[in-house]
Amino acid sequence: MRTQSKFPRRALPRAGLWAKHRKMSAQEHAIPAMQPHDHRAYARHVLSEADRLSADGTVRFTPVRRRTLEILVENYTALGAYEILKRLKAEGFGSQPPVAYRVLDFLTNHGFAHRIERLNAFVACTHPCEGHDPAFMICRICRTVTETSAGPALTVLGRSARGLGFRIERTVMEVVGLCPDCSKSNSP
Amino acid sequence: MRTQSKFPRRALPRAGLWAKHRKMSAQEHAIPAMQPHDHRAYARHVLSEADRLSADGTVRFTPVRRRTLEILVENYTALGAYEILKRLKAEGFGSQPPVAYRVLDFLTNHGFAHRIERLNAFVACTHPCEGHDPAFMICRICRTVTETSAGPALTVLGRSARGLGFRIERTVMEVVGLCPDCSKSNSP
DNA sequence: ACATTCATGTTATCGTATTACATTCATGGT
DNA sequence: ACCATGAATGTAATACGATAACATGAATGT
Repeated sequence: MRTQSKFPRRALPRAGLWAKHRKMSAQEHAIPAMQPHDHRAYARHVLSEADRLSADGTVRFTPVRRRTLEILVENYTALGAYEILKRLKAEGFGSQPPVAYRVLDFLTNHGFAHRIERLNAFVACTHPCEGHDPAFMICRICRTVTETSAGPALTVLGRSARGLGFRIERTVMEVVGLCPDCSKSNSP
Repeated sequence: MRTQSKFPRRALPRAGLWAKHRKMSAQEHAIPAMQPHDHRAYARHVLSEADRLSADGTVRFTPVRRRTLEILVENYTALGAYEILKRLKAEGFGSQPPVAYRVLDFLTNHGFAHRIERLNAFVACTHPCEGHDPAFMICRICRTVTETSAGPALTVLGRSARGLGFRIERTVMEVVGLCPDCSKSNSP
């Protein structure tokens, strides 16, 4: 059950619009489109990884942090900071924006989550703790975000950067388009 | 003349912070770091290209649109919508956000400007009207943005996307790091 | 001259992110 | 045990980014 965009003038409605859009229709019905996998098993894996690092003192996983990671892991789609904040608030955590932003800073800095620039939103990392250069595929219809490796593409881009004397520190590689499912249902 | 970031807690301060930072120090002193070139000549080229297309009726370059393109072309750094709005307002154009956003929509849709997702800001296109997939190198210190081609890297990424059944419609390829100049002055 | 369309303008509002500062809580040193 | 310290959490206030909705004006074709 997918919904057509209501905003024909933009090729790709921006985040704010998607937020509204989502409220009405998409999120709960989104199907893990790409890389079909056992999501519960994956979720357990990510969280246990976090617990392990927490136990051996590598990082400090406090309740908010741990819970936020759970929230992200439960979702296929990227969640905005305020969306996350809303849920945290409902569970008795702080209710002001910095609460969410701080946690998200922590999670992204430690590689447990990624920020999707194009959406001003966040997703759980699929391969926690394996230093990697992620690339993301964002379905513009169901908003599913799939993480893959930017590796090879980055190698190529890096060559060109070196040629210009530019020193790469961080990569933002995000493609927007249609996931397999939405691709089928929206253009025969 | 470069300034150290004042926000040590973040690896890369976000756009809002940069805006303030810029006000105080960077912008006017930024040197066209990468791809040294005759900026005036480049500016003339871009604008004449716009005028040509305007003349033969391909696109409608009204005063605000033309002026906004000029503003973008004059800058090495990405400008936020409100920054542009401020300047337009000062010159007698409308003073409300939609003024800027509409013009920027026009310019980006017609390939005269690009949006930098990472900065929530805009730059003039360096190669107007040559259908291309741009990649951007953003200096995190002087905020200079250099456009290069994502071509080869995109080819590689596209292969991986096809493998997953994902249909790419738009690419966001932005790397953050140090331009040659800032690289020299900030880490010997 | 008139209708249609595109462009510009305004007000109001929403969504995203940060600053600044107060409070609590774990931790290690004495 | 005690307290000093720094990290983590909490709040209020505000800045920055983007859109919706609607009114007005200029250009175009018939």
